[in-house]
Amino acid sequence: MADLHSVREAKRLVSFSTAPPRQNNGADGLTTRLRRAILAGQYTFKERLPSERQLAEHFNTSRGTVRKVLQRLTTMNLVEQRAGSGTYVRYGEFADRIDIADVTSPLELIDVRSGIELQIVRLAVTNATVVDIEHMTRALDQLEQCDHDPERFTQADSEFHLALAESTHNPLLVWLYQLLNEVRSHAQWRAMKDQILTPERINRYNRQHRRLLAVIISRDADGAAKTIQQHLEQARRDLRGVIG
Amino acid sequence: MADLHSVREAKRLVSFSTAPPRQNNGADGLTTRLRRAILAGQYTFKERLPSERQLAEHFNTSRGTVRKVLQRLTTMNLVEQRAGSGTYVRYGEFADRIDIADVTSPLELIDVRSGIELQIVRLAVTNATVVDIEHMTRALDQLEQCDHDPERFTQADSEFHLALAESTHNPLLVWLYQLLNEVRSHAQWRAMKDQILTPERINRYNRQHRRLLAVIISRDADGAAKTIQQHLEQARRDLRGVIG
DNA sequence: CGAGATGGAACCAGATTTAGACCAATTGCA
DNA sequence: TGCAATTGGTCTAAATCTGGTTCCATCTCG
Repeated sequence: MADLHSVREAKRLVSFSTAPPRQNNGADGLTTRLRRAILAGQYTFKERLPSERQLAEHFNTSRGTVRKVLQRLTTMNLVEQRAGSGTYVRYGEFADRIDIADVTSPLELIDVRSGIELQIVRLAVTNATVVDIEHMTRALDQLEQCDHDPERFTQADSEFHLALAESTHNPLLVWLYQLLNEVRSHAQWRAMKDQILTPERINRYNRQHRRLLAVIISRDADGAAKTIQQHLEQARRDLRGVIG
Repeated sequence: MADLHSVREAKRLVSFSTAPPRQNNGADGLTTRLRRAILAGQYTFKERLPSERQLAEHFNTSRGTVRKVLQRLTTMNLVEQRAGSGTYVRYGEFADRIDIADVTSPLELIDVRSGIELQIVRLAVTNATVVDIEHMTRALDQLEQCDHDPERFTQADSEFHLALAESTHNPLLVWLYQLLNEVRSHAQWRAMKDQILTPERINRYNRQHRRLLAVIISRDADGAAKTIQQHLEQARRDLRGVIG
């Protein structure tokens, strides 16, 4: 608490001292501004933004600079340029994490998880440290203690899988997995959860989890891959059974 | 991690500020002020701060003093100066949770791509329609026409892989791939691109692309998986060659 | 007084921006 | 259909801006 206080204090001191000027022009600044505008949805999907010459005049800069900025946005896949036609926003089809959940079916999610999690266990086998394994073990212990409550099981399950992802020591992979988790926990799926997670299925999942941890500890790459594939295949079957 | 750092830093700053009154105009005082501003996140990671002449005018001091201050900040690794370009903030890479690109190494990205793209080609083999294949073929044709310009190659390459992702008809997978693309095209990597993408390597990549498309057309799942793995393994080797 | 810090100016080399011109593709209108 | 305007694509030369460096006068303080 004292630390929090200090931080706030320090920030207050800074804001009191004469604020150094901030720079917003130039290609860098303009890139940031346009990027933010697009990401914020100020220009919607497939909308044509003003011509390069108009943008140049509006931002009080030259067309060359605008072109440089648009090229960067193009390589970021945020924007698409068509000669003789214009510059079109390419981002925002699934602008929001929430939106993507709406257009994604549970089966499609499993398809994606298959790819990600297979890679996760592969890397976990080679990269997991003793501390990581302790971490996973603890999560798994907790997971096995809630074999009757779907809500808690879901929570503990994502906890375990997150520990698994973290054991790869690849921040990007962890980040992606968290994104997927957000999609997974979207409202659309809540209802389905109770149908799928019968005590019997929870027990089977837990057996698979325990086996997965074992093969990771024994550094058995092929076994780990096989186990996670079986696990997801099981989930896929269960899902199909519920959907019909 | 950023928080720990900031807290400790802030504590130190605060305890300093309660020390005997110090001057705010000299190089020492200015160093402290700018340092605080950067540590407090008033300038974000990789942001360009005002030119030495502007800073001098704003702080009502001389350029020489500003230069001395910036040199200190440089040796503190808070700031980086590029002749002819500007002074850029080097601190705070962990401050922005969104910019995962800043904490991800190219090799880690390849690890993640391996998982995603392997799944992409698997699904592409089973789900790609004739229209999708036409789409990919067109992208590949364009890709092979820019075997000398790294900038254009990168652009066309992500175009091809995007067409590949879209052929899975899995919106979540496409969305994830676009996220990865954004990371890939982040500023940090632009410099590396020119080193890696020699004409020879571009040609080799294109041969692999062509082969990948062929096995997808022939619906050869195992061949497709093998091809994309080789492709990414090649990229990994090339990257290692440049880094190490 | 003297040493060190500061201010101010000039110049350099390289990076970036600017301001054009012209081309090719696309679009809209007559 | 065909013309004309508009758009992005490309290129170039000049201007501007940036940090890197040097020199010297001035100021501060022991």
